[in-house]
Amino acid sequence: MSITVVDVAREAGVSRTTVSNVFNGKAKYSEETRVAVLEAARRLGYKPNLAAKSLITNRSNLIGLLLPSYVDRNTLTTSPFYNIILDGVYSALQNETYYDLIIYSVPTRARLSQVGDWIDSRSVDGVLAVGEFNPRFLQEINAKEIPVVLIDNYQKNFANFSYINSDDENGGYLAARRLLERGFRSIGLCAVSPLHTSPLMQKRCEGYRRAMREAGLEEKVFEGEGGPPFETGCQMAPALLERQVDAVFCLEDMLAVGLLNELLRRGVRVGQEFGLVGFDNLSISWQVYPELTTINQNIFDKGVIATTTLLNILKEKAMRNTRLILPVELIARGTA
Amino acid sequence: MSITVVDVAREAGVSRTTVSNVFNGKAKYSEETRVAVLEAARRLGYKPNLAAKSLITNRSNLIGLLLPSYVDRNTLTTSPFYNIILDGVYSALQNETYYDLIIYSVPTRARLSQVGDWIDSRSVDGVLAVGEFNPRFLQEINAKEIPVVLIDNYQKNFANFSYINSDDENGGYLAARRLLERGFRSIGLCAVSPLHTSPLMQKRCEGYRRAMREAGLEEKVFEGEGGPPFETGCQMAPALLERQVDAVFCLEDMLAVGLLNELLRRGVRVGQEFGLVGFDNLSISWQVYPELTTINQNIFDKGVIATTTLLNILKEKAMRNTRLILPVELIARGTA
DNA sequence: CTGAAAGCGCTTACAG
DNA sequence: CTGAAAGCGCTTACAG
Repeated sequence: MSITVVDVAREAGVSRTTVSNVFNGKAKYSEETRVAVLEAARRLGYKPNLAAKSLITNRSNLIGLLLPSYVDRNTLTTSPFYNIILDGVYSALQNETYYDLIIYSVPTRARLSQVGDWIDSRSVDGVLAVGEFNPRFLQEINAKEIPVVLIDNYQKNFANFSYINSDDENGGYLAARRLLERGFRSIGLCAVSPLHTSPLMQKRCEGYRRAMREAGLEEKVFEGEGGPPFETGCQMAPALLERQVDAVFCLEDMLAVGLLNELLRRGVRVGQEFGLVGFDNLSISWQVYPELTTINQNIFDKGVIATTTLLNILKEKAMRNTRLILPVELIARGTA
Repeated sequence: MSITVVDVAREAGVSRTTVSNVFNGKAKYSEETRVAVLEAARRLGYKPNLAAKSLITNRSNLIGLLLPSYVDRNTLTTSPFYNIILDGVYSALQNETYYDLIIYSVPTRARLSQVGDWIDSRSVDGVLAVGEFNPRFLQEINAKEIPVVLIDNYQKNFANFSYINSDDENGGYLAARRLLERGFRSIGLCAVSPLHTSPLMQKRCEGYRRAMREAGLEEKVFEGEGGPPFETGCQMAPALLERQVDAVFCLEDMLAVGLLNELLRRGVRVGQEFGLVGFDNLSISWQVYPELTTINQNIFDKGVIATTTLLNILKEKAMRNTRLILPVELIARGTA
């Protein structure tokens, strides 16, 4: 029914081996052979069957993307972060031949145990993962011997993993410095609880602490009820005002936007009498008014770099187990 | 090297046919056979090779997702809309066995011509697509004879396609009605140019027109420079104020948020002296302050419904070529 | 540079 | 309910 390598071989007057070689750029063949094969393939409308190819090569040209296991649903809706990563991933993939595609799975806790089987069943060539995961799970994935690139993961080192992070500590430092330079002295830090389970958030927190220590000022860490960051930010406003805090570094933009919303509602002149700095430079940070001062990390680039790193490892043009830390910068806007 | 159906058959003391039957719930076999096979498979750590299965069945258990061709990059970053759809798609897919996965491709104009080959090469079982596409392209996809579910597409009918839309016309009507009820009389409509190429935006526009006609008021349609909707919204503010418009229905939330930002910057008291209604009920619509009155469409549900529709067609539990129109509703908040 | 042969891991009639 | 056989479309040594 469908056109196979045999049909193309017959049409081009060569063997199927030659057709295969031409399509895979293997071995050597004359230029005329190459043209004849490609022409025959075009005439017949031949499209290589990737399942057959995969069966024999044991490679799928499929990259798996894993989003964090602590999110049970609506991963993409909750925060724009993952979407930007995803855009970066696709952007990098566009440069590849159309053979290279991505499979992407949102492993809820329940599905996490199936990821290993999924990798095996689909012969996934490599994995991209964002965030923190259960160490036992990572151990299991590492044992598959396929390359893995982890974004924003601060956990223990695994031989088959490569790591890409932002300079979160420095980001926290820059945020606090900005508030200090603007003359604020009672500077709080806002985080979504629990802070201690997120190494990434702790890094940002450490940067804040370093700046406060240098300035000889008291650290004031506020953890809001775990939940969607926007809502948490809204809820934290009263406690901050009560405690006479006059500036806040929020560990993520959505938290800052929630806080901003509630402060405005209460008539606080944010930017003048109250300083606010976020983290991430999400588009919402410059779409609200007043616009949010924040720490920029290039999320899109993170997705691009993670993907090209993985692709290069798969092509054996790069080593596994590297670590890359991307710079961050302060974006000064209206709120501080 | 890897564990195959033969190994399981040997371990369980049955034929490979039986193993295959058990794994696919085919034919009949005794309960003890079933248990023996499953036990043997578990002991050996057997995982079916999907490529081999695909080769013989000519099905991949892969669903393709197509995002609109008019976006050349950053599809997901530009608007949260697609992310929410994606979340809905995954949510629906979670209920399936782990065999069912999704491949998803962002076809830029250049890559659009390769989608057909991609479907063939990967033996994609069915396709989900969002938005408008080139008719020739749709014709080509329709010819593949695989089921396709289209979200937000108002084009010509194809036999293998099913359609899911929101009641956009009614949404436009409800938006304009709200502004009329709030006492506004000089009510404009804001769209990103070009409006005439988007049947969906035209529907929303028609609803607005109907309401204005009923009220005996003049229609004022403003098309802002094509570009990111937020920026377009910002740019449109001066022209609106100059033309004495005192209320606006924006065809999409991001456009309304941009306009809101610029109006606040200019000191306009939005919600009192100026009415504003958006469309989509994106999360940003309630995260800005004042919060945006808007038309809710259940984007998440759209993704869920599209996916279950496709899955049901694939399982032959539903017909192709149906049309579903989902209701919309007004969400009254601070801006109107 | 080319061709004949084997085999990847699975499912599907078919005969028992 | 079970087993032996054929075959899906491809790649990979191997011999020429």
